Amino acid sequence: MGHNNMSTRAEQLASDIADAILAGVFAPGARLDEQGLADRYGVSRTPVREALRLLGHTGLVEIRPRRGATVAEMTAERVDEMFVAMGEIEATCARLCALGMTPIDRRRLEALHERMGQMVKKRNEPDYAEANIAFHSAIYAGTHNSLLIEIATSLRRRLSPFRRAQFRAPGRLALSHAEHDGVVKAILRGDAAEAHCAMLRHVNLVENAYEQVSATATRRPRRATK
Amino acid sequence: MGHNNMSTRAEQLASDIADAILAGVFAPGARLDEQGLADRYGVSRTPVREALRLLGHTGLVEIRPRRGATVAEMTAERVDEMFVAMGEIEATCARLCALGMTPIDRRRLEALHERMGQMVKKRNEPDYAEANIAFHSAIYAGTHNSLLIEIATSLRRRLSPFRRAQFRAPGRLALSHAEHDGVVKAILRGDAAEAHCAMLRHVNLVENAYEQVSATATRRPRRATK
DNA sequence: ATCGGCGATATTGCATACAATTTCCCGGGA
DNA sequence: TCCCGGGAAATTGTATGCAATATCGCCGAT
Repeated sequence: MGHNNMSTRAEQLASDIADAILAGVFAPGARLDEQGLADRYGVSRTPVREALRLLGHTGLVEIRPRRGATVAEMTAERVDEMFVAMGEIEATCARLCALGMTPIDRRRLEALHERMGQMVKKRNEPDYAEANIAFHSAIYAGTHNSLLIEIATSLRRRLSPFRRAQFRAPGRLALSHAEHDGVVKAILRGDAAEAHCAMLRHVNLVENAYEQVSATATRRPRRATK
Repeated sequence: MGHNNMSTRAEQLASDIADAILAGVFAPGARLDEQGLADRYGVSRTPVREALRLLGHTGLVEIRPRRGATVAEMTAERVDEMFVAMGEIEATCARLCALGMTPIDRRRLEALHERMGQMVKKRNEPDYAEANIAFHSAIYAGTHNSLLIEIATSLRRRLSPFRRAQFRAPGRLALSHAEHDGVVKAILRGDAAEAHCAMLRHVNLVENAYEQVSATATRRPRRATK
């Protein structure tokens, strides 16, 4: 998943263990005992401990003092909550973009949006998926608020396992771009309220299109957020 | 600062070191070497390391791999960013309260707000300050979103050192309550947009009333957010 | 005099050993 | 049968020792 430095063994381990969890090697709720992981990865307990703490902060594992670490159980309710929070954060970012994006920011966002339009015409799903990440990152960056950028980026990573197959359905590509269009237009014209609203609609639709990976309970429809 | 369990030495240390930093024992930018802290607090390097990682996640110290830990330098810009983020998060919480608070939640919020009105009449600043925390916590809880609750609570803790002397000025108590009134009324009537807006105004005023503790550069006025 | 390489020193990262706490199992009693 | 207490085993928390890397100062060259 390599966006990390991997400079220390603990970080490598954290990444490896995270991959293993997402790959289903360690089931949700499973106990992660330090010695076992140390043996498995051929290191001592010390870096394993650090890795587990790191993962504890990302929410992937739950750590209770003196009672060990377990793979965090992602209930449907919990995933719901994360999507709601993500939506609100992204909407907030869009709002701040409308209020404070520099002219350069705006031109870049517009150019990216334009390019994504071409991809839609060519039905180029892989490139669009990649550009989509860049698009949302640009919205985060447009806030010029490193804390919000950090929160949004981290949340996005945490939710990535639940975002499979977004653009596979036939009309999804064009629909996504149309929603983006509403967001971009509102931002460019400095309409904070509409930017917020448009982004919220966008991410809620994304959410409704997701399918859960873990075999937990089926989801019920959520209330509309106005 | 005791909201922690203090069950392990690392947690105690994290709390102690945090207090020391906030008390100015360790100046911003100062190096925090593990052995030195271990000697100082009479423990070994291991729990010190864990404590430093914990503090790294709260933002109080900066950790660079193989290059040690230093007390995070809180520039005026950084504090600004944190207040902006806090404002947006709280406004979002208020919005979600307006949309999804249960009748019980609403009654409790109203009752608390009412009690705070009494405190204003009696000029009871200490109780009001305490109730104010409960008020904002109630807004977080009203989202019924544990992730947002966690984010908001953690941010509030991080900002607490920069929130000294909020209610000392003569009119502040009544003013705060009046702003709360706008928020509460909007929430109770289910007006999401107005709840968002009112809360944003409220926290922005709080921000403008803060005085920075660390002796960094003087602040400039920030742009209006609408 | 300044800059750049090189070696000593200090500090972090990792491994191992020990202590403290929890967990689990088993036996006894109601 | 179920509940409860006690003790052994397992696991986490802490201390210490060793290895790897960064930092700092010295010396020589330009």
